[in-house]
Amino acid sequence: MRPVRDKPIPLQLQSFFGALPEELRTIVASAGRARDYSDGAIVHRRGDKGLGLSVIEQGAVRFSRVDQEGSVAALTYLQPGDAYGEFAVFGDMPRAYDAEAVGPTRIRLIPATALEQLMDEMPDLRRHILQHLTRQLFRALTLLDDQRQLSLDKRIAKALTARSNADGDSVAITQEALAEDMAVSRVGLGKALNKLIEAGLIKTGYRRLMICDYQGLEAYWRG
Amino acid sequence: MRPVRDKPIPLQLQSFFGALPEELRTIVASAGRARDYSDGAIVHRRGDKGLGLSVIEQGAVRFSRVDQEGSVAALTYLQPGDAYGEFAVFGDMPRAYDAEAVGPTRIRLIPATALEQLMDEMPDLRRHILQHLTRQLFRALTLLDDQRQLSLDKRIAKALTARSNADGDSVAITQEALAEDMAVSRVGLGKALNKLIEAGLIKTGYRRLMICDYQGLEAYWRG
DNA sequence: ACTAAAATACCAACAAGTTTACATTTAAGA
DNA sequence: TCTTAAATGTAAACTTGTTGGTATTTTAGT
Repeated sequence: MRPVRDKPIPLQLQSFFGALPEELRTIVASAGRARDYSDGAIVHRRGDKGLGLSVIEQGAVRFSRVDQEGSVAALTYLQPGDAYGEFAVFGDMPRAYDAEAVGPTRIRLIPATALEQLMDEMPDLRRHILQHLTRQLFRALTLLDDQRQLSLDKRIAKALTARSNADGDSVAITQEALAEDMAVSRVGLGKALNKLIEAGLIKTGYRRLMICDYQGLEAYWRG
Repeated sequence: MRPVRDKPIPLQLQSFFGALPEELRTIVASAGRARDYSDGAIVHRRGDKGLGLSVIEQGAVRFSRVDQEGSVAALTYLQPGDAYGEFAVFGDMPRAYDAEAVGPTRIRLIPATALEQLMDEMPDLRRHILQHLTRQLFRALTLLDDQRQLSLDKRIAKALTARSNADGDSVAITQEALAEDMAVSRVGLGKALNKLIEAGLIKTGYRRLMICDYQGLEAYWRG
């Protein structure tokens, strides 16, 4: 049941839950209670008060929002292992999207109060969460700044350095997917890639991009 | 000593410290120790390990970064009451900018360990910090998404609704400052403002923008 | 080896913002 | 009231990225 990603939902972030070390994750999960939803059941609606952190154990959850005209504006799917609800739990904010079960779905809900208590008892958990949130914030602010200051070709150079390592010489991704990730058109991406090719920094392949000069790529977007 | 803002530093954020309720702020501050710097003294350098949260009590601190060619790339000033260093403390990240004292300056440093301990003892403090970070993250992600999806005139409409309230009918800001805030050119801002004017939503004045139709403005960027 | 679907390449017309440049308006202060 | 610096308005040329369309390449599956 791989998600048909009609249109990416904004506000993508890596869940702190997934970033927890194994043992902490188990402890946190065991503080919650699982609940089953049948196919198409409403998990929550936009505007609902968030009750806790939700971890998907089986099935999938479809997130969406409806715009003025009544059509679905944005959606994404989350799958087993994914978690959501950090804004609701830590920020005390209402749900930002409608959520609906896709297929028979089991979701474990860790109530905000239970999470609070765990954090009282486990300084390590607190540290992890705080560190993760902070780094996400840093990342988001950096992305925002790049979006404002850097031309597309530089942003792509940066994204490519982030997706590869100094010796790993190729990134396995389609141009289509990369373009969507960076919220630009495929054509625009192509043009930018050409600049990088002309500069001798990369080469394009089928479903992959070869990095010829990692150092050069880094220098390219810094310059 | 009002800052000469040569060029805004990226990564602007509201400090969680300033957002704390008065009594918590006093407690946190008293956990630190003040240190004086003479004019021009180096407070820290980019790459240094962050030691804690810094609160400026007197004077000012100039933040900057040096680019390849050796010229100063970006800078901003922080003043008494401002605090910085949350990324260093919570994210365990190195300093991102060079910092230099401007005039005789007193900075109170709350060590990371002391902050940790306070958070152990005061659930309220923890909650505040967590909530603030989470909301900043939400805000940053929203801004990023807007930057990617919304045209300039819509972003401006949104910014104006954020800067005014439903009845408050005017925003006191120069177009120059607003343009810098939104990282666009003044000309570009002017064009976008004209669209809003033609739509009958706002009017321009000297050093201010008059909101004629708050609801309409909101509908404008949502549509 | 052949075919079809997926992915890539490329072109032209267009839209959105930037830069540079200059004219005009506004308000603060002598 | 007059002067002047700051702020605003606007125009033309340019850059960057988008949209829509078409052609070519690549690979998986028969």
